Amino acid sequence: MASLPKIYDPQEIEGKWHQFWQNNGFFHAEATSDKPPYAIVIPPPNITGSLHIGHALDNTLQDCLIRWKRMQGYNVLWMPGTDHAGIVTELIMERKLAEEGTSRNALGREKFIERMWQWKDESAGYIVSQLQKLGCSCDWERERFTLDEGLSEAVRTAFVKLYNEGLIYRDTYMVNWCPQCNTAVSNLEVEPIEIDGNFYHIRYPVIDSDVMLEIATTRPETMLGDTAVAVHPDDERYQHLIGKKVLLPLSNREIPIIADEYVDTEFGTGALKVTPAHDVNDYEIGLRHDLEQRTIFTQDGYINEKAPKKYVNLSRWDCRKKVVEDLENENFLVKIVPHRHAVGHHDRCNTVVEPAISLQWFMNVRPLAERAIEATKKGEVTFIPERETTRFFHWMENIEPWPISRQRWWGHRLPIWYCNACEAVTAAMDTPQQCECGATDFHQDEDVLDTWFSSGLWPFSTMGWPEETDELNTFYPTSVLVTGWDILFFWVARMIMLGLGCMDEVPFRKVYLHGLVADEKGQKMSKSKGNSIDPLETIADYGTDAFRFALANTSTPIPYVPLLESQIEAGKRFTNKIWNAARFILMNLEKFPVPAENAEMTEGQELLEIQWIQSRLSHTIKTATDAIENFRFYEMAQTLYAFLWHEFCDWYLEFAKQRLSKNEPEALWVAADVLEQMMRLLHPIIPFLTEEIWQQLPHGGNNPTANDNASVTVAPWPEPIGENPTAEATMTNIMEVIENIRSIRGELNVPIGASVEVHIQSPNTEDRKRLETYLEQYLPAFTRVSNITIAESLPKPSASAEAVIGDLAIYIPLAGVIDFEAEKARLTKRYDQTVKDVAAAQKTLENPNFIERAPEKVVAQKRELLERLLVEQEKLARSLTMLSS
RNA sequence: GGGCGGGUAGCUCAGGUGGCUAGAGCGACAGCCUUACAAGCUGUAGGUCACAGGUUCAAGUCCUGUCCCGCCUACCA
Repeated sequence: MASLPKIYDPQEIEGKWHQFWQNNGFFHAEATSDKPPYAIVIPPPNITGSLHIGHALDNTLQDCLIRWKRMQGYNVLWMPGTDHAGIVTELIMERKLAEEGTSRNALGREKFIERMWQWKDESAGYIVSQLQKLGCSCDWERERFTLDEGLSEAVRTAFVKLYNEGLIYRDTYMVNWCPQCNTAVSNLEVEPIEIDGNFYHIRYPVIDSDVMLEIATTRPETMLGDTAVAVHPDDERYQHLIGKKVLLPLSNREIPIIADEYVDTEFGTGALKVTPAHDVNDYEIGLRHDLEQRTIFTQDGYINEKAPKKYVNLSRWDCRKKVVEDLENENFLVKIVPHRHAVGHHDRCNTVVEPAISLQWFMNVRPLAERAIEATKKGEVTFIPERETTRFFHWMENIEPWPISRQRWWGHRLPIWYCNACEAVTAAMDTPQQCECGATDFHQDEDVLDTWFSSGLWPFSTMGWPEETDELNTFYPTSVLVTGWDILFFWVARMIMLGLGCMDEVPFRKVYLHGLVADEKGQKMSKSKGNSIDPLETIADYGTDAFRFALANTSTPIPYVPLLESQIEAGKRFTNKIWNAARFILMNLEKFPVPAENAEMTEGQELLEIQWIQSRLSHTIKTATDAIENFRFYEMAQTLYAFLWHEFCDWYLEFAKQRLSKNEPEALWVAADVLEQMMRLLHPIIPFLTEEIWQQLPHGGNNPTANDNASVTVAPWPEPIGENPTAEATMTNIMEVIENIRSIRGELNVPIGASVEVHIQSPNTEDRKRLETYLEQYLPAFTRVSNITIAESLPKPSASAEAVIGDLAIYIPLAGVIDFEAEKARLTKRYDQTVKDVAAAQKTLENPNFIERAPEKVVAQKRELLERLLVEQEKLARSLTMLSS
């Protein structure tokens, strides 16, 4: 220990502790226990490579809660795992395959899945090691994966159950289709992006008339699939045309003019081309009027043979160009008007999605959504921040059927079998033996489930459901879910619904939705934007602890939390500060070891600085605990930071030094005790360094149980022992005096080496007594003084600087050193400020209503303030007059 | 179109139920290698709390309106 380096090197320290914790089983949760349970399931990271900044924040906050509760004596479970993540992971693999010169289709389903599992093994291992590097105290023995055997059984069980309850069904309906991924996707996976497009005004000639009906569209190519033109039934402009037909340009098909209330007479030309196969609204209109659904696109977004020959095999975009060109040539195009509008893109591959009619599996989520709303209203789940509840309700109240089948390979195959003989549909855990028709041959549905289906079961599938396990009994519903607000609908809402559907109970009691990490401009950090901070690089540069501190310290409850490099630096400086405070204490403890018995320590309890620091610590414990209890991580971090740095280091350790110079070790021993408690308080945020220091500090003292604990990880969470307002008030006075003396020295440039005399005039006997007792003890620790005089009344020495604190005056004779102009300026500034403050206080007190209606306490405080200010004002005025003469 | 969040020091942000003279970190300026820490210490400067009204004895905090910024949501072709 003798040679602790001056600069804290996180790389030296952080590496060794994870293994130590792991070997001692501190993170392991008991399936049955007398302790109260506390459980969090990790939002399983996608196996798509490395951890990003969002994971770092999310998991840091979870680890803070978990470590805190563990120290509080709970039976803590943090369930870890990863998510197969369906399409995203497939896309990554497809990119790899392309680099290798092959493709998904070339490999075939079986080989492709094999490659995916290889990838999973690498990626999941890498992610776990990164989480461990971040200090995450998950119960790693329980690690799960959404596609592993147990979870797959849970998925099949849930599916079959919901199918049997009639909530899962197959239907032909209009869905969002991704021509790139060749699959249906849900509304949530479609991201509307504003683009600059055009309004194409096109003339449709009305048959048996010389009238041209003008329509406007943003997607002219879809006119190849038009099967009607619609106008509003009350639109006088078009009344006479309803029931007639138009000749569809380019296709030369006759299509009817129909009347439908959906049409907005104000918008465009008031006439709407109807393409039931390629637009959601047109689809609805088509159903109402029994129109043909003319699909003109292939699944990958090319024109099929339902369109006129010349367009077949063109891409969507080429077709649009060609159609516009032809319309212009044939004089059907009226005009092109620029028009900005939102176009849906697949959030995974960024391709423009195509509304398409398709046979898919759906889940009717409405009944479960209603239960979820009810449960939330009853307080079975609460959202933090509260505003998220509104968003949740709004989504739930307007929820639509969830298309759950994906025409992909990587995922849970639907547990649906079709009879080869009669096509009867069976939902079952395994291949059925025999169909009702007597046949015994079946084929399983080719599709896989939306990846969110399996993650929706995560809180109970990871605990062994559908078996009735001890884990479920002990930990379900879990205590809290921590995740970003951006996946409230994708994931949180579905977990609540599926939890109610499968377990008859919500999956968690609280949902803490934190902000998304952003850069200094408030832009969300993302790899694609290139504004992202890489957690691993950051950890390498600053250390995990510093990084975690910065994350906790910036995590305010706003939607986008900016994380600045400078804040991570601040974190690093803080860890260094802690390191050095510990160094100081440990070095001195070698000279003055803490006595085995506490008896000798009681003697020191009389010391004001000890009473003060213990009171402040007590206050800090209370504030920090309250903060984390309410998910105010930033407040917890800031409270601990401010106390440790600005009270403990800046003041208390200076007091302790002073005592040590007189061979009085009590204050040091208390410093060691305070630091030990601080290590416990900081441990949830700063796990590694606090363990390192805690191991070296004596932790028997006032914490008798700690001797049995081998780690701060399982040391008890500190309890406040009570505050001492008298000691705090006295100390505040002393500090004020010291600060004023420092201020004079600083502003008048008195060299640090120069000793000064301090004359203090104080009319109050009590104050004088206190100052006499403490000032001589403390002052030398903070500034160089040659002599301190304290008296009821004192003449102001000529050529002296002055400070005023209420009725107390401090004079520092500076003959030969003082710059009278500078002193005058200094006092004038203070005087001006005091005059302002006096005026404000007077104004309030002169209002009779204030005296009458404000609480007595507030009035008394104001009076006291004014009194003090008036005294200060008078003193300053007198001194200024003297200076001027 | 609806809804939500934000506008406080040069920058990034705190300021639960209205009440101490509006705070922190970073940055700026000045001075210090004071025997834990120069990744440090000390001091200083810097804010009509977006704007306009209102409620109140009292408003950064509550209400109304306005202006910006951001986000979520919606089928306007």
